[in-house]
Amino acid sequence: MSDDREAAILQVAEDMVRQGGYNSFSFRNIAAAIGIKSSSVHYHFSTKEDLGAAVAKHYTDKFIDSLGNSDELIAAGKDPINVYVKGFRKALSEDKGMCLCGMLGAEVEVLPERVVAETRQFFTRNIAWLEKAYRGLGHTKGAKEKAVQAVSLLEGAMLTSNVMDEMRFFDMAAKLLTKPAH
Amino acid sequence: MSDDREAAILQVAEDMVRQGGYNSFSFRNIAAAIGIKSSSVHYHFSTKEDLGAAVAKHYTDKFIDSLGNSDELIAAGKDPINVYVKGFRKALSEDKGMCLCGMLGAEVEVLPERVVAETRQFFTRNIAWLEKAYRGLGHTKGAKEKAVQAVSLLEGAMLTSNVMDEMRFFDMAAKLLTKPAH
DNA sequence: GTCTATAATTTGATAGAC
DNA sequence: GTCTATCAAATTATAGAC
Repeated sequence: MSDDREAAILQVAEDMVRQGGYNSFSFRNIAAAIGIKSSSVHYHFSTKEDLGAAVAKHYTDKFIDSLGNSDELIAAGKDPINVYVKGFRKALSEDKGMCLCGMLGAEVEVLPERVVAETRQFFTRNIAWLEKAYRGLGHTKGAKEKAVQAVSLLEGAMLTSNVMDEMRFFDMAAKLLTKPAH
Repeated sequence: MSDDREAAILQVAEDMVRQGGYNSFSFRNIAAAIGIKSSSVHYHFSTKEDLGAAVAKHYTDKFIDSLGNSDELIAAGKDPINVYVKGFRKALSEDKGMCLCGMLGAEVEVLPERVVAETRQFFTRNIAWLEKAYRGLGHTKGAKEKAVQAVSLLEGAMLTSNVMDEMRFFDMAAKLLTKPAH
């Protein structure tokens, strides 16, 4: 039952962080949500830093995996940038709340060391995925710059949409990526 | 000494929220930072919700004021969009930390009612300023959409730059606004 | 693996003296 | 306006029984 428990803990913690940030989840609240006691949560993740870092890593792995391989996407006739935008949109609409690492990224100055490291990994790996995708599309020139623009725009689009509580703000913002000004 | 004190409290609270969010400032920490006791802070702002809302409103007023009038900027031969980008860049470089309302915006789901309302006002007023600026520049067509794109991109650029702890990420992202793809 | 019990700290807020 | 003193609640974390 250990693996299931840890998965449940990670899931509940993710939801809580995405709604209110690192200080918004507690061992007691997580325990209550899955029907155990806080000391049992400590058995699986000994400190809050451990749990926070695990949540961030799990979220990043899951998100990057869901994108797939950009070369294969291109070979299949799909635009990887559209796939990437849909990945963010799905995170905003299906699950509720911010991007987990967008949330943690804002709070970076008060987070424990290893949580910061994992949060940074999300951005590093996303930029790498996008850079490869842009190169695959023939944008050999400013691929890194385009990648930083894309992840920044979509994180900001989630933020604006989260504040205003209307998905259409996300869609309005995302158009800058799919239909650039001319 | 009342007005000075309230200004000092607002300033310290702003710094703390911008580093770690709403749960990252406390009456005791603010009091200690300016050399008084927490009960004295309660004298000026009776509840945390009061103080949080006041901080958000003060920040928004200050930021919008600093932009000036977009029509006058255009008349003076200045590009209001560049002025807007510089406003965000200054907030990131001079003061350290995130945009206050970008931070609060991420946490909106766990914030008290009136803090949410003030945070939303920041976005509403920023989008209105940008929309007017784009119209003034002759973009009568999708001015609202362009406004949402601009504020989203720059909030996201601050976020990415904050996580990676390097200003150049902000500059890379901001180029999407000033030098759009073609 | 999960529990009870508890320690040590921090939190928002209030009462009342000066 | 600021202070001391205090409260009730919540927090991370640990010890030890089962």
